[in-house]
Amino acid sequence: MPETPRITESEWQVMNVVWESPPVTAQEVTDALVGQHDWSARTVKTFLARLVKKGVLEFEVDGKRYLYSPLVTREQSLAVEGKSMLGRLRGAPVSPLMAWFVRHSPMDKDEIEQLKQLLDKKEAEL
Amino acid sequence: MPETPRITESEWQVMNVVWESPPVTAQEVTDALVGQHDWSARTVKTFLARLVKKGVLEFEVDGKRYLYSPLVTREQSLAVEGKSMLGRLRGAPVSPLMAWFVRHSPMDKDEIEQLKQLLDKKEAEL
DNA sequence: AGTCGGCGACTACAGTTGTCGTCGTTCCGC
DNA sequence: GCGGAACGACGACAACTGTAGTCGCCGACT
Repeated sequence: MPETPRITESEWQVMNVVWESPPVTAQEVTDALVGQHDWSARTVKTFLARLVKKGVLEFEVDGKRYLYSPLVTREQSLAVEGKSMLGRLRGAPVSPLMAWFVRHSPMDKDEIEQLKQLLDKKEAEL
Repeated sequence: MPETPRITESEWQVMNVVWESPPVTAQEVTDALVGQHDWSARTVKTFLARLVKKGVLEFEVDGKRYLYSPLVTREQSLAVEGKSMLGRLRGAPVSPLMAWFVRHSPMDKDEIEQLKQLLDKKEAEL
């Protein structure tokens, strides 16, 4: 089980773009992010390089540019964040956090239904 | 809205102890944590000092010792973490993360029921 | 009264993160 | 073939984190 590396908040921004439509060039990532964040193109490059070093991105050479692709899925990275959360809570109940999410993040009907089903299933297993 | 400071994973461990039964002495925190984590007592002291500096802990002097109390609630800190998560996801759906929590963290019947109710309420608001 | 054990203050130091700048190279257009 | 624009490599640097050592002080024990 190769442990998936931790990625930082800024790095997530980059990964989000890559996950959306791999493979992508640095240019595309930069275009997508500069504007939302107040970053220079250099900053984005740095993140890309770090992500490659961390082993969550790979690239293939295309002429003078690189085409970046993810080596981990968003789900894997989500799981890493989830574990980190559980580590913080250290046994305290997770439900207050989930309640916060329910209240503060947008969800559509399908998502809600699926979560309810999952909860039902978990309840049944108790 | 005084912004609640960000606290790190290690600092959470300390805060967990403080939240549990304030006010606490450094000694108590240390006793609770050394053993779980492979930390020296000095390390715990450092975290306590940093948390005071960050403004999430305060202390009153009791003889030669300090009695530490929280200045922010666990809920406030949870909200900070929640926001950070939403920042990472940048618009992507939160439900996969919540699904991960449902699957990987222990919850009792009451928690499950409450979450389902919250979800119902949210669904009704759509 | 002298000492010692514990306490907080201060210091340290390497690794990570956020944010870029510079440099040499390389492809594209002329 | 040549000049310039664009690209990645490498370097930089301050702030934050993880992890801990040392110092001076003060109260308890002898």
